[in-house]
Parts: sequence; C-alpha cells; structure tokens
Amino acid sequence: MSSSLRIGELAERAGCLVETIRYYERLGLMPAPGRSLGNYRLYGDTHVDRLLFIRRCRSLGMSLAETKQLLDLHDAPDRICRDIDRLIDDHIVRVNDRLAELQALQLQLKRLRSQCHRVRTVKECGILKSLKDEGNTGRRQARRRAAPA
Amino acid sequence: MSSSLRIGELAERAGCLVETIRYYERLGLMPAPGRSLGNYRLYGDTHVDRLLFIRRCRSLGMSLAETKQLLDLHDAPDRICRDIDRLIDDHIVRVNDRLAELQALQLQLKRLRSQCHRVRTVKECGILKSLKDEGNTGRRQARRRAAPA
DNA sequence: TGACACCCTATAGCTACTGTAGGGTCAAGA
DNA sequence: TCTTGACCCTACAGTAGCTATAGGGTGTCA
Repeated sequence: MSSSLRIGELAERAGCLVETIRYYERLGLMPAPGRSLGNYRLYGDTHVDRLLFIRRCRSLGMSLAETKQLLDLHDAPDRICRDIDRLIDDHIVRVNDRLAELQALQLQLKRLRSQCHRVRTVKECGILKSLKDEGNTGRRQARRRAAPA
Repeated sequence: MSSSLRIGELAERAGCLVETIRYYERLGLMPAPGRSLGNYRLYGDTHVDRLLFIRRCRSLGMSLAETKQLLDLHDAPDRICRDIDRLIDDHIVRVNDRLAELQALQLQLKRLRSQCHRVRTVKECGILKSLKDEGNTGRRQARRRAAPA
C-alpha cells in the first residue's frame, strides 16, 4: 500500500513541477527519499502528504519559511498549538495589509485612467501628465547616515 | 538652475536607495549621466523628473518593463496616446485579478483560523488538520509530455 | 594629516521557482 | 539486439527588483 512513486508521478499528484520538488528537497522542506538501483528518487505516502501540505500552504500565500515553521510544529505534535494560531493570524494581517494596498492602488489607477480625455497624441496625454506631476512619490527609503548632531 | 546633483542627493529626492538608481542605469531606464572630475555621477533636472516618473510608476505597481514602455511613449510625443490607455487598462485588469485572488485567500484563511477550537496541543489542532485534508491542492501545473495517443 | 561621509565598480544575495545542458535509465517495439 | 522515447539525474544559470557587501577612491572639514 505504501506506494513507490517516481518524482514525475509525485509531481502530478501535487500539481507542481518536478523541479519544484527537487528544489524543496535542496531547501530541506522535503526529506531526501530513498533511491532505486538506477538512482531514481522513490517516494512513499508520507512524502505525498508532506508535499500536498506544502503546496496547500503555498496556495494560501504563505512563504516557504512560514510553511517550514508549520511543518516543524507539525513534527512536534505535543507542543501547544498557540504557535500555529499566531502564525496564521500574522499571515492574515499581512494579507489584509496587502489587500488594502491593492485597493488603494486600484483607486489611483482608475483616477489615472480617467485623465485621458480622448486627445490624439501622447504629448497632450493627461495620463502621462498625472504620472509626472502627482504626489511626487512617497520618499520612504533614502538610506544615508544620519546627519551628525 | 539646472542643478548638479550627486547620486545620494538624487536618491533622497526620489525616496529610493542609491543602489536602485545605479540599477536603473544598468537596465537602461535611467540615462547615464555626466561625471565629475572624480568620476562621480552628476544629475540634472531631467534626471530628477525621469526618476520620479519611474518611482511613481513603480508605486502604482507597474513592472519595470511597463514603466519602460511608458517612458518610450513619453519620448515619442507625437504618437497617439491610445497605447498609453491600453497599457494602463491592462494594468488595471491585472490589479483587479490580483485583488480578487487576495480576497478569496483572505476568506480561506479566516475559515482556516476558525478551525482552532482552543485545544491545547498541536496534535489535535484543527488548523493543521484542515491544511492536510482540504481541497488537495489546485493541480495546475504538472508538466509531462502529453500521453501518446 | 586624519577622519569621515560619500562615491566608485564588481559581484553575490534575496524569494520561489523555472529552464537548460549534458548526461544516464528503463521499457516497449522493430 | 538495437533503437526510440519518455523519464530521470546533477549542476548551474536565469527570472524580477532590488539590496548588500568587498575593496577601493574622492572631497571636505578640523
């Protein structure tokens, strides 16, 4: 029953590329499987489960680092699950933030788009004008040493 | 009036890092400026405008490739501006798509989070259970040659 | 003269893969 | 038996958009 899959079959089950699985193995997310006589990787059911778990985390937008944390928690089943809650909560916050950013962005783009008043040439294009003038950019970064006191 | 800024001052005006400006220059988004006797880059007003334009496009989520297209259109002021409209429209569509994806994701995460019923150990954690069982992943990719007919 | 902020080039690192080169394995068909 | 073709292997380069580091040079002030 503990099937013996080759990497291509595993990839198909998980809906990912063969290269992705080898990549996860290099990163230590997937354990190195046994090998056939011809040096082919051979996977069992636990590998299938683990890969599906990883892919599901990824499809929920988690990073590989977060996914690794969840896997580690999963491998220590007697720990309290508050850590898992926290990880998911943090992720929800990040997704919310990104969502708000994108919504603001969408609004700005629509405003920008409305600047085009059917003129004919680029020279008179309201969109380009807006892109040039508006806001003058966020001024977030600018890494230079602090001015001496 | 056509100021002569060093790269650090330009970076500060645009709210980006010095390295980012040099990176844009390597990519051809920023033209190579003149140099001082000591080989320092010296920028004028046109460079300031161009960098602000780029940063504004980036802050609107456009790729550098899209930004380059807009810059090229900008440099050919007699072309019809329909191309600009189209570029912005395409971008709006992509932002909308991403927004919808994120909203679906947020819903899934909240459902996932609600699986935790205040149990104590990871072993019994409903979140991990959901991550293992649910949906069995999208099965999108899986690149293998088509089965022979 | 020294200290320090700033600049230079070249190169490596980040995330999460994806793609390629150059080979080996394995099963089926001629 | 030989060949074909799908599949596998390792190692490495490439993607986007920066960011960081090493190892140097420049410019200004005390």
